[in-house]
Amino acid sequence: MSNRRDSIREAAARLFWQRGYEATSPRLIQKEAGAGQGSFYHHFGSKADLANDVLSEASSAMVADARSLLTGTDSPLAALRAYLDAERDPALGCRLGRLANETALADPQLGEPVAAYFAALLELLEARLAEARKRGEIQADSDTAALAAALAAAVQGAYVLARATAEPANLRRALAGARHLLDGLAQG
Amino acid sequence: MSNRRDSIREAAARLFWQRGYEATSPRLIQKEAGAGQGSFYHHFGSKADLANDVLSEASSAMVADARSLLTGTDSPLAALRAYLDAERDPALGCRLGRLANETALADPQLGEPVAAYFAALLELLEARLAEARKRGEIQADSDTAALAAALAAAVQGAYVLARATAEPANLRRALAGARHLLDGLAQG
DNA sequence: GTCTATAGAACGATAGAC
DNA sequence: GTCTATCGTTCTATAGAC
Repeated sequence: MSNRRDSIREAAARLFWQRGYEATSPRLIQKEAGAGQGSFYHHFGSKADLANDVLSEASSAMVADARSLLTGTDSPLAALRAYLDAERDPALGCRLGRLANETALADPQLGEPVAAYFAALLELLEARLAEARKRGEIQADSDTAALAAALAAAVQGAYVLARATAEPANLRRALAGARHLLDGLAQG
Repeated sequence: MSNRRDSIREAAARLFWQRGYEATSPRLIQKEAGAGQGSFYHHFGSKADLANDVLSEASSAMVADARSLLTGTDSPLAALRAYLDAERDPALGCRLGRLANETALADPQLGEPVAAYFAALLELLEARLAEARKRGEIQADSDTAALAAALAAAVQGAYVLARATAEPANLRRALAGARHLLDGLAQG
């Protein structure tokens, strides 16, 4: 990394992902970045300012990743399967979804980039589901908004289950189940 | 409530549910319970001890609730639908699942009751799914362990989605989608 | 059993030298 | 821009009177 500002951003991104927002102190970020208090507060007005910066970037990057996965295939159903099958690390969880239960999410500096990611994700999922319905790949009476929410929830819930059971394999197990359910929709 | 011990337990249960474990200080619990520092540490050795007490009770109660919902109907598939359709408050989230991303979950005093609930829930779900498969209510090639994980994840993910989007209606939307997916399995 | 007072460390943020 | 020192607050927990 080129300068202190970037090293602070990168340390913060890593720590917020590993430990969450509230459990990560400015001092820890400084230590990991090899920077002093002065650099931290010179470049960022507050911990929440830094989080807004880091989470906004994560939000954009994750929307781009999802778009790439979900528009990479001609068949909408194949794209949705690919989304469920994408590689995910149960030890880390979702960079944004893991913040869902933090009190600080009420602060728009954190809440806005998180909400923006999920809004964009739901839109992408629903667009592909609507296309699948139009092509007859899934049942004609499918509620695409509800199904999009269910697929997004499947991923987030899989992370929760893996952590809550202390059993990383439950991430893939839950997503395999979701994949199986999606396949059922195609046959109906 | 009859005594200080119970009032502390009840205040802690409510606050851990609303705010999580790490965001809830002993002082706040004491204030809400109308008790002093002395009472708190007389009855409970530490915050983690109190949490173990409260979470163990929540874990047992939630397993009992799930068992009641999932064994209340003769048809296994109807019971699984009833489980997805059960009333849930998006503002509060799951008493145990909301702790999934807290650092303190690594402490067995917190982790054990949480893991015990999800293990029991998965077992209950899988038993009903296996029964449904045997009766021919769902496809014969269904992976019941994966489907059980997917259903548990659907509920947890629905809570996450509702909070992350700041849109309570997404809880029901995601669960309606899950219900729709389950119905697809029955027709396949 | 219950209270108030306080310890000792960590929190987020600011001051001011260089 | 970067540093060290420190502020005022809050954290979990302990001490000791009643």
